[in-house]
Amino acid sequence: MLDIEHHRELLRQCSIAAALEAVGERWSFLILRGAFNGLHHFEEFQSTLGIARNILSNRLCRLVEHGILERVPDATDRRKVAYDLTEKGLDLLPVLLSLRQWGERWISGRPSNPVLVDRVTRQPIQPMMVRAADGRALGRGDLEWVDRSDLADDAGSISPA
Amino acid sequence: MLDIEHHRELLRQCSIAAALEAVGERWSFLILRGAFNGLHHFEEFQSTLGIARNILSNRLCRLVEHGILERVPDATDRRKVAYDLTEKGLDLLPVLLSLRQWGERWISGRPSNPVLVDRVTRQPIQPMMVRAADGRALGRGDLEWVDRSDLADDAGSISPA
DNA sequence: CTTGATTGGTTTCAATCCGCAACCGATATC
DNA sequence: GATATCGGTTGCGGATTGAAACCAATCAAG
Repeated sequence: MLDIEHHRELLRQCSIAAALEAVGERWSFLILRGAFNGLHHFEEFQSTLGIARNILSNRLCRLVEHGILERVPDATDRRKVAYDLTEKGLDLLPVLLSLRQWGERWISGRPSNPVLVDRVTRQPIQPMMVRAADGRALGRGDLEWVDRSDLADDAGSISPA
Repeated sequence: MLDIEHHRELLRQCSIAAALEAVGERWSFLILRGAFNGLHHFEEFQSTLGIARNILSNRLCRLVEHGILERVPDATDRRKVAYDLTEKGLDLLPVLLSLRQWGERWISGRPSNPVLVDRVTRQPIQPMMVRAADGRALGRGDLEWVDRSDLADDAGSISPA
């Protein structure tokens, strides 16, 4: 019992584990996908995703607790509740897009719908990719894991926020 | 804006669900994170992640079935089996990095270790971000979902892929 | 005001999944 | 030959999930 909690505490030190603690459950990503595509209400999520109502209820609560969704009662119809993405939730977009593009490339084999476009040019966005500080796209052979303490902190290098 | 009736159909075509079918289970991402950080053997995954042996066995099998990991018997020691990332698995790096960066920013609040650097400059990589076709970084207000059929195929559109 | 529909849940119960510990077969090492 | 290592499997109890029924509050119609 204590071991489980203790272990979860240790895992929290890894950012991926910490992130998964918030959004790693079975339906969470799909709920977020729905939210990014304009769903707001319980019934919308339930009918479009086909998720069991109790699970949906539980997941929405958890996403709200984690500050990823915000529960907004409707002022004009007090039966209705809107679930809106917060800043924290909206910032998951790169995760969702990376996952989606991977699925397109390696599983479904075709582009998904709808498409995310640059509002100005109406052109689809680029595939998500790893880039060097100067903006060059980096392939697999260009990358290396190093310990933080071994970082070559050149003059003027400031760690990102 | 897209209407709700449309969403129902569109959400089914999204490949996020397909991707989650392969990597959406509880430990899959953490196993992959281990693999990206140089783990190869059953015992390594088990001891560093603290995952139950039967679950680890099951997840490794599933990742192999999905072509994300490859099971490679060791030629010099026939007890050992290496689990190596395939091309398909390696291509999940943007997903892992996006998730990690989100966790750093919104949960753990501090940079993780180790750090992925450009092998040449030894500088850490950029945060993953959404970019326009011409390379501009796009913020939230610059983006819009559109139906594939409504894509602005500029004049001179040559049979799109 | 009464009736019925809508919204957002909760309850109940069976099936599944997970974590833990113990065990096991095939090797390698001493 | 004895022992350790590696990569699993098995059995068990508790947690999680899914399907369906039920429910309270609110709104809309008559």
